[in-house]
Amino acid sequence: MKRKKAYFIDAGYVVREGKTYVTLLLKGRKTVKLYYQQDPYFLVEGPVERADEFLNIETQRKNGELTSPKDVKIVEKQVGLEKKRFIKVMCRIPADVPVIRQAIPFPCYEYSIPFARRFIYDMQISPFDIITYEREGRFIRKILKIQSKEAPKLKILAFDIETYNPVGAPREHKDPIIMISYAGDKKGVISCKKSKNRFVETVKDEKQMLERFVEIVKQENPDVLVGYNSATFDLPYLKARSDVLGIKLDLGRFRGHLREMKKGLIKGFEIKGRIHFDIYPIARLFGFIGVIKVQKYTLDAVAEDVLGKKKIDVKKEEIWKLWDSGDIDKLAEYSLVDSELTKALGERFLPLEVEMSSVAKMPLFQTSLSTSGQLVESLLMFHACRRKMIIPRRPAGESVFERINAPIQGAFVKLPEPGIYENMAVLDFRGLYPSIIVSYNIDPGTLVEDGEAVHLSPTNAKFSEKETGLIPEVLDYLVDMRSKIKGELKELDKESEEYIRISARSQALKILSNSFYGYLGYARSRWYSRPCAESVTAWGRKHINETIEKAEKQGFQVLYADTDSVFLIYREKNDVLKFMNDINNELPEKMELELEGFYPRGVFVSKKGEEKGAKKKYALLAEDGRIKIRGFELVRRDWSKVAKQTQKQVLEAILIDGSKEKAVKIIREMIQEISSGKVPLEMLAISTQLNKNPGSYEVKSPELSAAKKMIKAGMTAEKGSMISYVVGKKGTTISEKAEPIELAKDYDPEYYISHQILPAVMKIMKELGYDEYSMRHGGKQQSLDSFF
DNA sequence: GCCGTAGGACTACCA
DNA sequence: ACTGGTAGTCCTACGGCG
Repeated sequence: MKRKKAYFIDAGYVVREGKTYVTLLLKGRKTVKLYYQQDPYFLVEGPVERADEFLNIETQRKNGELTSPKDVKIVEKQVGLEKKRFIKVMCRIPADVPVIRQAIPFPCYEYSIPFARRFIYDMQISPFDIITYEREGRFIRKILKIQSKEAPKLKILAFDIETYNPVGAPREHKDPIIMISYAGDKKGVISCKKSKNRFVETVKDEKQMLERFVEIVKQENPDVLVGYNSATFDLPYLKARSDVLGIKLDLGRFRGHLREMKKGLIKGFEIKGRIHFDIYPIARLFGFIGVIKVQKYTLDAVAEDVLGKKKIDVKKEEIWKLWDSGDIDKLAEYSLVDSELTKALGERFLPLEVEMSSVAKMPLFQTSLSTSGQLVESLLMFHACRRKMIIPRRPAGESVFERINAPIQGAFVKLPEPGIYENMAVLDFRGLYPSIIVSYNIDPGTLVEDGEAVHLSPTNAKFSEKETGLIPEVLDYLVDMRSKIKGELKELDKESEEYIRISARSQALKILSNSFYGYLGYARSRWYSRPCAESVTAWGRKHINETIEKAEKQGFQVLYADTDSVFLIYREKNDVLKFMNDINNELPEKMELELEGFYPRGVFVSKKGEEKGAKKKYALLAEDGRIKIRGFELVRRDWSKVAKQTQKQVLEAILIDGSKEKAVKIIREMIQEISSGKVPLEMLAISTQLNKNPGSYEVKSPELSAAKKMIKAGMTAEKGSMISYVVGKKGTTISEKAEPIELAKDYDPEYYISHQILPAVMKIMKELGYDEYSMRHGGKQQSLDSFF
């Protein structure tokens, strides 16, 4: 028997002659697919001594065939703090698990774990580990050794298709694909029209174009096929056209097949033997967790934000015109740039996804379609398996509903006193919630009714100290690993591959660690625990409030606090450092208060129409001259550029120049400019996302009305669309006046002055003693002592 | 029927 | 389809007034 070594890339399974085999995609000198026989199973909490009787159970598969358990075993598993014996029911094929389980009148566990992932958890392998195995033909007889090493270099090929559709959206059965571009080691465009561009390869017809594309994929033989929105557009379209033209779209390795699938709410398109990597859902997740910040999730917007590069400007409606004109040079270039941008985004996001996959123990393709909650869940399942703990079941529908309807109390936010301040220090708790979970051993399994040596939470929940809980243990490991890695990072050249990989790992660890608290309080979580989640936030509130009290006792003025941060006014920087030290000496070992920064100047504003300060809204001038802005309209995408730009300039005038006169001048000039009617419409557009389909709204709104106008004009506006509209002159209500930017002809100056510019700047100018009238009409400053 | 406003729907932000 | 806390806009329903 041959002994071999290779990177473990992906797992799937096949059923052959009634037996189940895990398929392993392995990357060594060559990339191979090998088989490993393993039976699916689930666990039963029932009469262990009569386990053999389970073998007599006979039940029907979906197709009517009869089946029964293949074998039963007795296994010991931990439940909470005790050990219990379970019956392990071995099945013949994965599809038997749900049917046999339903025939068993006892509580069952671990019956809804995808088989390939079950293999990863049982073998304790991470994606991209190196395994040593004994091979006999196409079969793995034994897996001998598992080593974690850096992930292998994965080869990428990006692609993009263009379709011919003179009306509306392309129709698969009718509208042909006119171009396919790709970018890997080689790049190019395949088309059936001629172009002067060297990179365009001309073929006879659409059928040849598809065949040529398949050929190129085979030649390049990428590990990862990258597209943008390719799971819901390019690949299904390619598949449909192939069917129409009667050819096989053989994009996979080893006669791999294609399959549309769904993971949660996210659609995927599986290419067996390769990893299909759709940038779109990944960009959505990264937007959600704050890795990137974009206005909308188009290739153009994401590429600009992430790479600082834009697409070639060709509108979707123009594609068929360019094609018909016969001169396809520009179109080919456009298509190629799309593939190149997609490739660059793939290269940018792949390292992070690879690390997330390896940390969370979830194959890369599935990782790319996962939410952070699913990744945390996978990681916990892996370690529960290692610790021989029973994996909790997913909650039933009713309990999900109950959980959603009983939210837990969250963080504390201190009300700021509006004003302009100098010499501020911001301190924050590093990884507050993770450090609380670790310090107090918060876990559903360590929760006890009473007993000695317990951590008593402010909500009176008790957590045993006897054994480290699953969640605190895993979290501590992640946090520890991250701090080690951060040390290594300092030694490395920022341009090196090593640095990119390790910083991706650090980021993956951070994302995962920060998701644990949310996961504890997530209604669909397997490890949901109300007392645990409540205790985390309660301890958080306790720590931040105690910090505020102690700061005040030491004579600091505490301006503001939110969740894990405090804003102080100081006289000497040393006082702050000393205070921080004092606090840290009293904190549990894993918790730490850090200096976020010193800020020479900062501004807090009041809530609209009230004297009270506004929370989550402030601007700080850092020592290096940069301005840190939170919550203001200028960081929101649903305000017009004019308003945001004016507000930004006003804040800069006040914080950097310390000149309110300059601020006044900026505002007056902008009001003038708007009144003149000369402001370009794109400066006035307000962008809002539709989170529902246009038909399902209860109330009218400007964005909805604009969306309806778009639909009427033949454009698409649906759930998820970003609607950009300008408030025009025609109509009475704002909704009536709202025109989609694509159709807008004019704008209403009065609206922009009193609904955009003034609300955005008045909350700041009010702190300087100006009122709205004086801003509009050039009156004098009102009372109040001058600040500067 | 008009006016002003409280409250709800909705979005996007902070941590 | 990870959590809760928060500001703010626009619309709508409602009550007071005449």
